[in-house]
Amino acid sequence: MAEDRAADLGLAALHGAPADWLHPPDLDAARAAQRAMAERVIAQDAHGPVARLGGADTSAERFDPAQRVHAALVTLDAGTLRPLAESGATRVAAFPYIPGFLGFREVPALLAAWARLDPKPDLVMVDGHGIAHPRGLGIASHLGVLLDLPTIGVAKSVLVGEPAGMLGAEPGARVPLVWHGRAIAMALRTRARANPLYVSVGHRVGLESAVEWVLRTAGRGYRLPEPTRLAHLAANRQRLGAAAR
DNA sequence: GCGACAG
DNA sequence: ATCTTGTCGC
Repeated sequence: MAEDRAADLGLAALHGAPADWLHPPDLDAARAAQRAMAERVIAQDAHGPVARLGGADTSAERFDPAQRVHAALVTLDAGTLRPLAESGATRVAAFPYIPGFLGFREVPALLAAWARLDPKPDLVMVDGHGIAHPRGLGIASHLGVLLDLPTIGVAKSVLVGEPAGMLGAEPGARVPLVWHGRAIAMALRTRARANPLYVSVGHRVGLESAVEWVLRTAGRGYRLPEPTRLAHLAANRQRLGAAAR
C-alpha cells in the first residue's frame, strides 16, 4: 500500500541510501550495490551500551502467488532476555530468493517492521550471514549498513567458506569458518547434538563480541539464541496473521 | 561445463 | 523458507 512504500522511502532517504541499495534493477546492479555497502561495514565493536537486544527474521508461504515476505523484529531486555516489544510487516518480494542476494528480498520488509518497533534495540541479531558472504554483504550487514545499526549475523548453514577443523561436541565449542584464507565467521555449537550456528560480523560488532552475544543468549536449551528464536516465532505469526486478512 | 548455493 | 505428527533418543 502507499503507507508501506512511504515507510521504505522514508528510511532509505534518512541515510542517503542510493535506490540500488534497496531495489537494484538487476543482478549486476545488485552486486555493485553490495560491494559499495560492504565498504561501509565496520567489523569491530563500535557502539554504545546495550540495554536492549533485537532479533530479526522473515517467513514466507510455500506457494504464495502474491510472493509475500513476512518480517518480524523483536526487542528484548538484554539482561533478562524478556521480550519488550515486537513488530511485523508484510511486503511483496521485489526479488526472488537467490543465494547471495537474500538482502534484496527480505530487507525491505524488515525496514518496514523496524519503523514500527518501539522501543528499539541497541544491537540486532539477524537470521542469516553478515560478512560471511561472497561480496562481504550478507543480510545482517545489509540491514546494519542501511540503518547504521549494530548487527550480528546468525546463520544456520554455510554460504561460503569451510570450518578450519573439527568442531567440539560440547556447547560453546567453536572453530573459524575460513574462506580464501580469511576467518569470515565462527562455527559455534550452541547445543549438544545439534548442528552449529555460523556467527559473523554484521556491522559495528567485532567477531569475538558477536560470538559472546550469541553464547550469552543461547543458553536456554535451544539451538538458536533468544533474539533470533523469538523473531522466528514472531515472523510465523505475522505470516499466519496476514493469511487471515 | 559441472556442482554449490544464507532464507 | 515451506510441505507435516508422532516418535525415537539423549
